Amino acid sequence: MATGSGGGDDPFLGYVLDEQVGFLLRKAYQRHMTIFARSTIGGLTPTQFSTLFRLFAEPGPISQNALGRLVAMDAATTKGVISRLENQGLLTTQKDPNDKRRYLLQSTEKGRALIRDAIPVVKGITEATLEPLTKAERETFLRLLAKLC
Amino acid sequence: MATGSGGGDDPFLGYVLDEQVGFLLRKAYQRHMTIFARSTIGGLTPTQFSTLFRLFAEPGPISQNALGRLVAMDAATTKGVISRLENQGLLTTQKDPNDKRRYLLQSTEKGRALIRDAIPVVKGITEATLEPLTKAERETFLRLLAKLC
DNA sequence: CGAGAATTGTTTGTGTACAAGTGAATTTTT
DNA sequence: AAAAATTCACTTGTACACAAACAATTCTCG
Repeated sequence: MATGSGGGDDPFLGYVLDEQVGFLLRKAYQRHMTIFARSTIGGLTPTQFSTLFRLFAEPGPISQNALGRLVAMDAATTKGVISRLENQGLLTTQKDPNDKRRYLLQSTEKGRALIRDAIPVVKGITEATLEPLTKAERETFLRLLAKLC
Repeated sequence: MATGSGGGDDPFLGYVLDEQVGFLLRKAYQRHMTIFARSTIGGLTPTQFSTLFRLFAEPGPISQNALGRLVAMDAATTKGVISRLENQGLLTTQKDPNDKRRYLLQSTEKGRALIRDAIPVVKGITEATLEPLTKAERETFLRLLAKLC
């Protein structure tokens, strides 16, 4: 006698795509990016905002690759992100006199002003992303999520 | 009396990048992709695997866009993923006689064999991704994560 | 000091991901 | 049945993300 829609053994071997971490992480991040894109912070993407914020938070100048690592980007990705931020006049690059391989990055006043204005907006984005969870659930979720990084 | 490293008001207005959902989701998914890439399932990416698995799980033929929606991809992304799977001989496309706009997709025996072989591997990938969490934490995390999709 | 190792920034190529627009075909509405 | 709206597949352009390779520079260690 056939079982359910297939018959015999479970052809999917108990694998349910919609319950897999990877699939859910991808969908959750997609949803977050959609929320982010709706809010337009001077047209910045999540990655661009994170990068500019990290630079903003740095006490002094920092090299390109070093900044990229602080935002979890590889060197190739960093190159593109920095170029786009520089083209928008949000940061400046200058040769490091002490290490001729390096470019030192610094946020411009325009960049810093954008970050300051953006803080309340990105707080709202975080709130909107976590909206389906209760306050207690949010704490739990963020604590566990941080363990998976 | 100065507070912390700066003095006076908090210049970051209480915004800590490493505690934001978006930033953590991005990093967690990056980590998952790294684990996935290490395991090589016939060279498939997470998205390609999800797409082929969904097609595998479909009872009959399905159109390209419809399959894409089941995997949370837009039409443009779907086009590229399907092309690559087709080039590898993992699925076939044929014109729908009843709707001349549509291409009907079907997994090939090669595609189905790949999925069957891959199931234990992707189960290991899920396990490795969730490894930092206890069994109870995993259930909680997946339940909350699903709410954010 | 000098050879090998490591780091910095860059480029190229591949693979998602989305926006915006196209033309063909189908469905819905009137 | 004709008009309007929708759907399907596709294309172009932009933006991450990683692998792999490269030259220039700096560091390390014998």
